Amino acid sequence: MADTLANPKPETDRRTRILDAAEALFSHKGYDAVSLREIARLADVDVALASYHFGRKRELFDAVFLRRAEVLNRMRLDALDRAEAASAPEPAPVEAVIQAYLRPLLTGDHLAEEGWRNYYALVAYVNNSSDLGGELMSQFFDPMVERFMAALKAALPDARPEALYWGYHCLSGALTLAFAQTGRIDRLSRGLCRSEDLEGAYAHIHAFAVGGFERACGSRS
Amino acid sequence: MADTLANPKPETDRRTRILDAAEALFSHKGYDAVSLREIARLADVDVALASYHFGRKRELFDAVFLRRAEVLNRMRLDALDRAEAASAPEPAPVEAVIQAYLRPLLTGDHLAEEGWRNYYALVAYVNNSSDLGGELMSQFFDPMVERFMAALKAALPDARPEALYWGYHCLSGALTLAFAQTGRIDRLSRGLCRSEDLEGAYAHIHAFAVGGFERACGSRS
DNA sequence: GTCTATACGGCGATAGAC
DNA sequence: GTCTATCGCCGTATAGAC
Repeated sequence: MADTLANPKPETDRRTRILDAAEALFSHKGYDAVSLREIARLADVDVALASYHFGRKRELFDAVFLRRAEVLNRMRLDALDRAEAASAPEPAPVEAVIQAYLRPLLTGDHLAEEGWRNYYALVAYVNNSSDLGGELMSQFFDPMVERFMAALKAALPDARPEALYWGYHCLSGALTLAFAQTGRIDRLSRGLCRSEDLEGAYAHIHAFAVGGFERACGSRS
Repeated sequence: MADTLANPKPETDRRTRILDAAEALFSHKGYDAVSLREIARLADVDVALASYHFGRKRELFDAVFLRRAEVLNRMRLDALDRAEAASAPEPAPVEAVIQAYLRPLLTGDHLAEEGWRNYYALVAYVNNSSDLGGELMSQFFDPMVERFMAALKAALPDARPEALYWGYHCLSGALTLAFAQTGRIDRLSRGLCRSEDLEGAYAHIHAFAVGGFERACGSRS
C-alpha cells in the first residue's frame, strides 16, 4: 500500500510515541493522575492527536494495556507448549507449569528495557484495582490463563477445583506485587532484597508457588 | 473532661463522616480520581471543612489509611502473642504464625461492615501502587511485620533470610489481591469461587502460604 | 475551636474550526 | 491531521459567622 518505506526510520510513528508516553506515565502515576495533555507533551504532539488516534482517554489506556499483553501471552504459551512437549505423554509437572508462567516474564533481555518495566508496574496497578482489575485482566489475560489452569489440573489431578483457582490467585498476587517494584522489600529487608531485581525474585516466587500448589492442591507426589 | 456525654449519640462527628466518605471513595476509585469536593458532598459538609481538619488532600488520605491500620496491627499482634504463648517454650510453628497474620483479617464480624471492606480495597490499591506502595505500607505496617518476620525465622531456622523476605512478599501479594475483590476469580472459575468470600478464601491462602514457606524456606519438619 | 461562603489560579477534556 | 477555544472542575486560601 504505502511507499513510505523510502524513509529509513519512519520517524518513530507519532501514534507509537503517544503509546510509549502514555505507558510511561500511566505506569508511574496510575490512570487518573495522568492527563492527556501531559501525555501529549511527553510525546511531543498536540493534545488532540491522542484523541484522534485512540478516542477517549480510557480507550487509549486499553490500547496501552493490550499492546504488550499480546506479547506476554505468546511468550507464556510458547513456554507452556515446550514444557508439555518435554514431558509428553505425561502431563507437565507443576514445577514446569509454574516455570512456564513466570520465567518468560521475570528473566530475559527485555527486563533491561524501560518500556517493559513500566508495563509491569501498570499490570500491578490494574490487577489490584477494585474497579479495573476484574474486567481488564480477564479480558486480556484469561484465555491464556485458562490454558495454564488446565495444565495445573493435569499436574495436580487430586486437587479440588476451588483450590486450583485460589492457588492461581495467590500466584498472580505474588507476581504482580513484584511487578510493582515498590521498594518495600528493600526497606523491610534492609537492603538484602531489592525489588528491582526481578531475575533474583524469580527463584523465590517459583519455589513459593510450587510449594503452595503442592500443599493447597493435594499433590501426592 | 467533657460532659458531652449527655447526648447519647453525639451525632456522628463531622470529622468522622469525612473520614468515612473519603475511605469509601478512595477505596473504590483510587486517590486521584476522587476530589475533595466529592468527599465533602458525600459527607454532607462544606468543602473547606476537610482541609480544616486534615490539611492537604494527601494528608487526608494518610489519615484514612492510618485509622484502621492501627486496629489491624493490634489484631494481628495479639493473635501472634497467643500463638507464641500456646507453643512456648518452642517457637510457634509456621502454620500458626501465618494463621495469626491472616485469620484476624479474613474472618470475623467486621467483614460484614462496609467500612472494613472499603478499607481492604484501599490497602490493595496502596500495596501495588508503584509510587505510594513502598512508603505507605512500610510506614504503617512494617513494625508489625517485623515481629512476624522474627516469628517466621524462629519457625524456619534453616531458611536463608532472603527467602523469608520474598516469602513474606508472596504472602502479602496474595492477601492484598484478595482484598481488592476484583471479581476476576469469579469469572475465571465461572462462579465456583467468589472474590467477596474472604472467609472462604482464608483456608486456601493459608494452605498456599504454609506450603510456600515450607518449600522456599527449607523447613525440615 | 468549628464551620461556611466564596474566590482564585490552573489545568484537563472535548468539540468544532481550519 | 492539526490546532484553538471553551467550559467546568480541581485543590487550596482566606475572611468571617457562629
